[in-house]
Amino acid sequence: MLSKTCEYGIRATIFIALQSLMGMRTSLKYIAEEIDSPEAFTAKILQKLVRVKIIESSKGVNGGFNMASDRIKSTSVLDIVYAIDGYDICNRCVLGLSQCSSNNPCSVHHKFRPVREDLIALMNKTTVEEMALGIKDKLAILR
Amino acid sequence: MLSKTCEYGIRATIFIALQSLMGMRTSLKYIAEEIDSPEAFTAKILQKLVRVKIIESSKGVNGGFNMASDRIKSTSVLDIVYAIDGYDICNRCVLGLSQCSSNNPCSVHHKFRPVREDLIALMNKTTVEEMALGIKDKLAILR
DNA sequence: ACATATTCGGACACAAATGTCCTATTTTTT
DNA sequence: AAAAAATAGGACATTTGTGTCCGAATATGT
Repeated sequence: MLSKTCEYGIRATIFIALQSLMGMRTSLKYIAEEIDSPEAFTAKILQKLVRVKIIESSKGVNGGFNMASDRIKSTSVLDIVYAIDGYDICNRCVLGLSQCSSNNPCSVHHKFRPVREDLIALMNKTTVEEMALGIKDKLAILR
Repeated sequence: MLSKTCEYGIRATIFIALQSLMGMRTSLKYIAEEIDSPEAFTAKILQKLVRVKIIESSKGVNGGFNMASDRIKSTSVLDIVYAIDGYDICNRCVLGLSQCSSNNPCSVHHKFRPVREDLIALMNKTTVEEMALGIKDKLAILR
């Protein structure tokens, strides 16, 4: 459903949020270990999330990544997906027809629209906070 | 949502079904033109669909592809997707967690299950016949 | 000031998906 | 029998997604 890049991005964000909730800043190295992702690749993904200000970074000794508490509350899965994969995911025709749209729908357009919309809505209302709190007890589950 | 390979496969199948409903067998060349897909690549995809007997092929002069009417009625989008991309699509965790399952769900597992199941159900009950009849008037829409 | 620890960012490397080419095989027509 | 028209299938090529490496920039502690 989502690209690996997105999956890493979401998992990393959840982990950073968890650490931030405990008042801690987290290094890339630690993040990659905990979410079981390739370190350098994860770095690229986190850069993107920093640019759109979903997370914050600081360089140097004791640097790392953290997430402001208002961002933890307000950021949705969809925000992360958009930041990483772009906005196109949702607009693609099921049959890959270039002409297909609401005006000029393919033969299954209307049937698939509700499912698609449900998915978008779900991603839009699922926040980082919710995901983080959902696993607060058992930290080691992000891998 | 679906791979390009699947999209080509579905569109080709719909076109073959349309032709078969009119009692005609269709050549690869014509199919690729009509659905706007790369010819040689489409050939590979059709081979897969022939192997699982969704469509039939015959070689030689006046050869080509056709679809039996019972297949047109009984084949679903899901059948085509399974034949081309395999059975794994549906079982992957949204967060890409290797451990995630019904027994040991991730923090969003239960939230996303209904949407996922709706999508599978929808693909399962959408038949080739339905898709073909949906565009019977305006043939040139499969591109 | 210097050494160290960290992110940033460009260039490169590998893998998987997508696409192409060429020959073999089969069937029909002449 | 030979030529032509079509699919079958292996090998190769290109593009995109995923992943690595290394030096630059920046912040902290000594």
